[in-house]
Amino acid sequence: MNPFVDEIIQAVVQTSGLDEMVVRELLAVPPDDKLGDYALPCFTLAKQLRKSPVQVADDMARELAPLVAASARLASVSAAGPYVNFAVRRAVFIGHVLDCIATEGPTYGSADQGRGQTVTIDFSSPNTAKPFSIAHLRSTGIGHAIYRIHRFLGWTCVGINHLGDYGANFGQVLAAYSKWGDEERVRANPVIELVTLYVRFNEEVEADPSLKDEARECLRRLAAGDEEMVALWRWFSTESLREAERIYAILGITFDETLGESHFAEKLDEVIEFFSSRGLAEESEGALIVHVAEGDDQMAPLMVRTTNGTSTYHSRDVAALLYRHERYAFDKMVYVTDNRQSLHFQQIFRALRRAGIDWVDRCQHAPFGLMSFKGKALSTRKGTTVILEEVLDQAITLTQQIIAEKNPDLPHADAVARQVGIGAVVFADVNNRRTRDISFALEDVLNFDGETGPYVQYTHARFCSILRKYGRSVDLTADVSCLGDTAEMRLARKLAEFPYVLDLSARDSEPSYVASFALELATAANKFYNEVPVLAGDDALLIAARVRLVDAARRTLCTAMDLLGMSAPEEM
RNA sequence: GCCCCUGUAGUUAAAUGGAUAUAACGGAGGAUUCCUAAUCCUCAAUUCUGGGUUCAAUUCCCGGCAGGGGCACCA
Repeated sequence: MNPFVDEIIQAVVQTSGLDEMVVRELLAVPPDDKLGDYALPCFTLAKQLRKSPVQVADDMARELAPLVAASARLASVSAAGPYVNFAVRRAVFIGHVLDCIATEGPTYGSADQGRGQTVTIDFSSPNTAKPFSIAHLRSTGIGHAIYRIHRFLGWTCVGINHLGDYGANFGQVLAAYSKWGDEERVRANPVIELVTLYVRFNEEVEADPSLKDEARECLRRLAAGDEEMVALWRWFSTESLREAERIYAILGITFDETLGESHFAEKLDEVIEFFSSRGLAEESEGALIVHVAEGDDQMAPLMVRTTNGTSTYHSRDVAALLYRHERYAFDKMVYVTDNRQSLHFQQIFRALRRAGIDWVDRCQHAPFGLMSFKGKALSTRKGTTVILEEVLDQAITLTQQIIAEKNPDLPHADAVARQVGIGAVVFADVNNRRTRDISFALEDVLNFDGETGPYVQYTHARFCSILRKYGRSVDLTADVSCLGDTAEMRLARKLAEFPYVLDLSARDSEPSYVASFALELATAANKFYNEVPVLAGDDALLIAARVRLVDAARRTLCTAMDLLGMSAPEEM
């Protein structure tokens, strides 16, 4: 795939007689680019040859020297302690990278990992009757990025919004509304009023545990098709979804399927039949369960049906999974939910495996850490929450102020402020590795210096600015053999990493790899910007060559941001 | 009690088992007759602990400690 790596491997194989795969495995990148572009550690080889690694490296460098000297791609080989370091011919390397980008255009980096395959991604999935908080951004932002990255790699993607519109806490909202609700007020301000009722319910239930029974009763009536409850349910669901869709519109997110848990509550009988017919369901303490413990572990069983005869989170998710497989015949299914649900998914996957479903191995839980605020967990129930839309508004307002100060003549300032403000919030989220718990700090999200979304966007805008000043169209065939400065090489090397980063990011369902890459690329680009005056001087050939590099970097930054769900303004 | 995740500069984070552990924020100082200073440059500071595997461990394994989460009628 990388002809420079291939050539080094061939040369090493020829001189050492080592296996090609072994060499490929061993080949690494030196920690400092002054040492070279690729490195071969000689420790394993030293053991085989019963010589010191330093000696082996020295010998090998000498033996490789003639091959390297005759090479069109390699510039030098040298031993440095126990390592053999290779340097490539910079101009040739840069030319190769730029040619790839010129040939592939906007699809640069995409390869064909997902060709002919379908992935279903369950993400966002907010709970009805709760405001869209900053914590919901985790599943929404990560899931959306996973979706876009897969689609870019050729997968057919099905984005599923599995609404939490059913279950016990919904019963609580119904009960609270029945007791204290005011139709006028809910109509005027649905989600705020409903969450207020929900919080009140949870306060009062401390003193009066019988409220729990009322909530259960409301849920039972809903399940039984009671007209009043169904009407309320429909009303609350509609209002909540409308709220969520406002957020999705701001973030530019769409789903291919939006179905609530309620939809799958109706399939309880099918799920019972599914497990019963395979002899896996059994009565226990009045409920219907499936044992999933394996070996010595004591994993709790999966509950299919409660004592009251209602469906459970488990049974609804099993129904949803069976339905999705039947409908989409997915090759991969990714659940983007927080890691509190790890056990839940383990139980489901085990139960299905016990039921003889082999495709369950294609399902994965991509968990993410919890978000806390000022050291405390965000809890809708306790009324401690940070509304996402308010954070987005603040970020946009701040951006407007910064633009007014730094670039008052900017055209379309308001539109850019939106792109940058939203980009800052989205990037701050998606830049964290999934599994880490996050302490949400507004001041950090609203700081646009350093490793942030606006930093990446700013870099892109500066490069666009160079191209505007250049005033001509970029000559994608321009000769770049005059390039080779350290700053130019660093930038090109970063660009060359992009396909590899994307491949790994999709495999691990880890968008933060792309975010880190975008930051590294932006850093390399900014150093280049500061060190190399692209348009200065009157060497037209040199300028045309550097413009190609600028254009390639700009495009790749743009693609990376797009995959993360951010806009890439051309001016800011 | 059992299970899952996480312990790295003051803070937030990086490091396919490889060379001197890398950045950013915050702090201090500096760079703009030159393509956008939301940038760049300089300075200080870090692997929780005890073992093990290995030529080599932040990384893998075992024990401990610390934090977060979960463990059938919440989702």
